[in-house]
Amino acid sequence: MKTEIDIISEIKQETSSTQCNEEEQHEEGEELRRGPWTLEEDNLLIHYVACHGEGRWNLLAKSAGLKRTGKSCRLRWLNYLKPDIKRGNLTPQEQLLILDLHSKWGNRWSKIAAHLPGRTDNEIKNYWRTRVQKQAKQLNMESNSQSFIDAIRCYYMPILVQKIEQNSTNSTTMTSSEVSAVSFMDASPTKLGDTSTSSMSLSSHFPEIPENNKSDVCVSPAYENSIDDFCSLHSCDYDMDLASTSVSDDIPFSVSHVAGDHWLGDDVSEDSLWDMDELWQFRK
DNA sequence: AATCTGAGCAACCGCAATAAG
DNA sequence: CCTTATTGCGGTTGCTCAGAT
Repeated sequence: MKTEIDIISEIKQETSSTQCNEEEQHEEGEELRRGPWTLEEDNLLIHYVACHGEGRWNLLAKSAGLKRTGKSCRLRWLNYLKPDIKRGNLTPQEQLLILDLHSKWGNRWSKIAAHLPGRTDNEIKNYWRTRVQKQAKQLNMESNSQSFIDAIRCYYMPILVQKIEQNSTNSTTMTSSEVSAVSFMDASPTKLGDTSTSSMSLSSHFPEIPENNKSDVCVSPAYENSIDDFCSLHSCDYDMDLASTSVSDDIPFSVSHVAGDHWLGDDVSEDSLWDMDELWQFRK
C-alpha cells in the first residue's frame, strides 16, 4: 500500500517531467512558475498539506517541490483546494449577507467571507466587482455611494428576501444561514424605513412615476405577505415595520410598479444566483 | 465564419501587520 | 529595539469563454 510520502514523490516526478516539457528551459531551473495551476501541482499541494498541514508556505513550496512562491501556494490552497470550499453560484441568502455586510464594513472582504462558510474573500470580491458594481455603473451611481446603498437596501434586498422565502417554502427547512441572512435586516444600521437618506437620494436617480400611480408607491403586497409568512413559518423575529415602511412615500416608484404582475419573474426559485439585472430591467 | 466585446474568475502584486531571530 | 521573513488583505490584471455583431 502506498504511503502519502510515496504519492508525493510520485507526483513530484510526474510534475518535474511535465514541467520540463511544458516550460521553457531555464538556466538554473529555479524560475518560478506563474499562471494557472496544473492538476499535478494541485495534487502535490493537496498531498503535502494533508501530510504536513497548512502554514510555512515558503517552506512548503520548496519542500513540496512546487516551483511557486509561498504566497501563490497559500492563495491556491485557500481559494481553491481547501476541502471545505464551496463551489458554484452564491445563494440568495449569501448574496443578501454580502450586501448587508458590505454596507456595514465596506471592502473588508475577508471579514465578510468569515461570515459565509466555504466562501472565500476572493470570490466575494469578484461577486461584488462583477455583479454589484455593474449595476451601480448602469445606474450611474458610485457603488460606494449612499444612494446606491439605499437602492440595494430598498429594492434589491427585499426581493432577495422574497426569493429566500419562496425557496424555503419549497424546501420547508431553513438553514442557519437563512436565519442570519434575514434576521440581519432587523439590525441593519440604515433601516429601509429611514427615508431621511434613501428617499432623497433615490429620487434623483429613478424615473418619476405619474401622480396617479402613487398607490403603487409601497412595497409589493406579495413581498409584505411573504415576509410575514416567512417569519411565522420559520419563527424568526422580523421587524415588520421594515417591510411596511421600507419604501416610503417619498420614493417615486415601487418594486411592484417596476415589474408589474411579473415583478419577480416566473423563475423565482430556479436559479440560485439571481441576476441583479432582473431588478433594474425596467430602466432599459 | 471571423472578429469583437464584455463577464466571470483565477491569479498576481504591493503593502501592512505580525512573528521570529 | 532592529531586521528579516512570513502571512494576510485588498486592489488589479489578464485569461477564457460565450454571446453579439
